[in-house]
Amino acid sequence: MRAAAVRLIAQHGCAAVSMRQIAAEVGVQVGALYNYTPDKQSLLCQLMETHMVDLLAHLEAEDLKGSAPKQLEGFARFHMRFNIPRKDEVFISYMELRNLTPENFAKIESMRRTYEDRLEAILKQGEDEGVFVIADSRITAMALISLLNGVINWYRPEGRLTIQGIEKIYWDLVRGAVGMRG
Amino acid sequence: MRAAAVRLIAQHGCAAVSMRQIAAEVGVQVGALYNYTPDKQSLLCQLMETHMVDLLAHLEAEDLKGSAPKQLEGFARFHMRFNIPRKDEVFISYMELRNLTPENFAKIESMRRTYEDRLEAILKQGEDEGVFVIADSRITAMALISLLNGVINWYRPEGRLTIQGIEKIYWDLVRGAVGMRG
DNA sequence: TTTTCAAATGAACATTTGTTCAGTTACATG
DNA sequence: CATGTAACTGAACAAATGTTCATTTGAAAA
Repeated sequence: MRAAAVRLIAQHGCAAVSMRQIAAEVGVQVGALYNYTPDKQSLLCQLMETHMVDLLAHLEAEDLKGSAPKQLEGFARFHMRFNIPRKDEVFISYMELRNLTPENFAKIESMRRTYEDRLEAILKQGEDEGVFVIADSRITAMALISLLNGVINWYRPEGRLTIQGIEKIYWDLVRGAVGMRG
Repeated sequence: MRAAAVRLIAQHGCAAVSMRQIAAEVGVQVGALYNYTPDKQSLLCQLMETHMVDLLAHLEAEDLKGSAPKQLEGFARFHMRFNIPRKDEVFISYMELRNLTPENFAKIESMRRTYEDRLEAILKQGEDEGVFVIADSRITAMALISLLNGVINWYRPEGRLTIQGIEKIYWDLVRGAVGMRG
């Protein structure tokens, strides 16, 4: 059911998908869904929460350490590897924030903030090491995440590029953006 | 009415905003809206079309020419200057594509494609001139647009940065990303 | 003043929405 | 086989949706 909801919501948007459509996709009647979620809002929030918790857990598992460039490369490659196969979830996590209640929004937003902070910390370390040239670490962190997330707008599994190939291209872009090429 | 629709749709999403809410925002009854749009779908499409036509017209008016780096800087700065004050429209143009009918979608998508192509042409010229280091001009073009668009996720008019300041930061990021710093 | 006409009303319409729940099903446990 | 229980059904609900239209409004044109 979770999977069906993710697919439909990513495709049409949360407000545009009815509980009946989700039920139909699962092959079940509407009422049955309410054995698994108290309401639609909770379902949406849980999808986003699961994704964000998953993201943070996997990032931590990467256990990035060492020089800032090495960590940045690890971060960028992790981001691509993790998010590309989860493009539906990523899309939802960015697009449906506005449909959350204030409390749910705060919960999700703080996790996103944690993720951004991790990247910003790497950028600051790189500044201290004198290997990055960055005007504003906070804005650069958000900009880099936008850059990396761009992939979900065009990536198709059957496309001409492999995930490794894409990872490489984007890592080069990131490397340049922080002034690490010259 | 157009303005009210843009604000509401950007905030809540097209499917989540009813014609009655738009009417209320304008200070009018629902029926009155239908003197200005045949239906909701056309209204949405027209908002997006207006924005894209506007974007392409202003880009052309920039009349970018000269060296690739100069053109790229012009493009990046134009993109920021044009889009930041139109963040609602930009948001809609990216998020509500999926709510368009296939014909409307094709119309909007082809304009977006034109815009991307313009950037890609600059990138290719830079490759020919030997001033850019780019792995894949198509992907780089889309990645750069994602990077630049990232600003609408956090920009607030009352924030600490001026548009000129932001323009500069993002131009530096773009410059680095295409290998132009060293 | 009278006429004209575009624009706004307000009520109505058929659907669809999220959600509930009494009853049925199916299956594992005793 | 009987019993218990978790899951699913199918119908119902009030509310909200997009859209239509006969009627009213208000101001410009005659």
